[in-house]
Amino acid sequence: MKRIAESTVRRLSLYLSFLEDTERQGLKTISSDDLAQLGGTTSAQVRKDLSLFGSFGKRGLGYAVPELSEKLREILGLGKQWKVCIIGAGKIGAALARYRGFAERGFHVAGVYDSDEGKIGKRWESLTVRPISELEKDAAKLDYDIAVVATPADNTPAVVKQVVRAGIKAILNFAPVQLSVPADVTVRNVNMAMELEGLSFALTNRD
Amino acid sequence: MKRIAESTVRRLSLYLSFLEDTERQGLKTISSDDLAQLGGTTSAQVRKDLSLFGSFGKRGLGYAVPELSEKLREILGLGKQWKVCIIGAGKIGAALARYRGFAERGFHVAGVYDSDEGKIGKRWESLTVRPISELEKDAAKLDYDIAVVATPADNTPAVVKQVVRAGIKAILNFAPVQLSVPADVTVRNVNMAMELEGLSFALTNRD
DNA sequence: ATTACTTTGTGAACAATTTCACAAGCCCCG
DNA sequence: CGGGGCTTGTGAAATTGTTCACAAAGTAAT
Repeated sequence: MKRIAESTVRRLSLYLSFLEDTERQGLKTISSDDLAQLGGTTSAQVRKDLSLFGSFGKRGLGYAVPELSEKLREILGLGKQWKVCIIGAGKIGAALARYRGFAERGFHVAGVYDSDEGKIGKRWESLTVRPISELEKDAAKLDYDIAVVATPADNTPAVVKQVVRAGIKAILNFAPVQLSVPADVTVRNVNMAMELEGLSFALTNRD
Repeated sequence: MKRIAESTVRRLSLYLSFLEDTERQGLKTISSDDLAQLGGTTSAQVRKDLSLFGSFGKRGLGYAVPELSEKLREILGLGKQWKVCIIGAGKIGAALARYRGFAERGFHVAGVYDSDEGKIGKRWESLTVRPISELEKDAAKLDYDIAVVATPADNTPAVVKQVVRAGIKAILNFAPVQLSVPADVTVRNVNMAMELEGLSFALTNRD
């Protein structure tokens, strides 16, 4: 299949969340224009995005809400439960472990790891913080799909090496460093400093 | 000045963080190729990005690290202290308020707000959670530059309306909804569900 | 069944961004 | 001071992403 742009995938995610709202409101169909309105884009963009995966709409009528939701969930791979481990039992790791949004969207947090002796053994809800040295062995049993990396900048490269060695192919990175990983590992970065600096830039360079 | 792409600004942020590392290591100069390597891009990209703002390098030699750092800080508007308020005293809000990264990069958290009676009055480090109804009045005194919105999806639109009314022109949005704001207000979204879904997509559609 | 109206799906045009490629500038060394 | 070796800065080309615009296909009403 044709390569899909990251911007497109982000929009699909967005469309899905609007569709789920719409479904809850009991509406049966929605037009590309409605979706565009909700997502701050254009109807042509919506149709182009969807057309990359097939034709799901009915001309003159729009898209059937539950069908399109289902289709998007399928495209995004949200049918299965993904197994997630969190690496780094610091503040961010703790907040993430407690975050309900994961489970709601089918992401099951099945393990927490840290390299700090002091944190190992602590219990977090139903999880116990384990030493990162056990990650590779655990991964063989538990088959983690995604690693959430929330470690201090300086030991992140070492941690990531272990994640890669454990065969995990997707990383959500909260550490403020650029990861270097093999081509078959997908990384998404969440970097608050960068977002704030983007706002700072916008405030500084307004017309 | 020519409009600068968001992708460019993100990279500038990235370059700056590498420059600061490099500076700490005591290196005096760095080439566009070195920077490209660190940031996972190309040397042409680095040079093009920088050339949008002037010519800071020396041919045959590269860029002087401290000078370029300083220049980037200036471009990104990191010279001043930005005043930040956090809206929403829930889990995410709490984690953000405690996050040291803000202060380190010159973002001073000067207030926390919530609409929930039960949370108002609680003390967080040196801050007290205040009712959001006071935001507009406080903003007049304190001159907030940036609002970090970390509220539940359903009352986010109302909250954002108050932020806009308070004259704040930059929003970092953690709520999983699309904000609608006047054109002179800049928004950056941090949406974990979206990032996870992006990874899910990548895992599902690998060749 | 015909007409009027709506909305999709999609090539083609356009715009934005990235990459290429090379002249020009600077350092170093002999 | 001249030549060799680097590295920048930047038009031009290539690529990628977005918007336009319209035929085709559907609905609804008469």
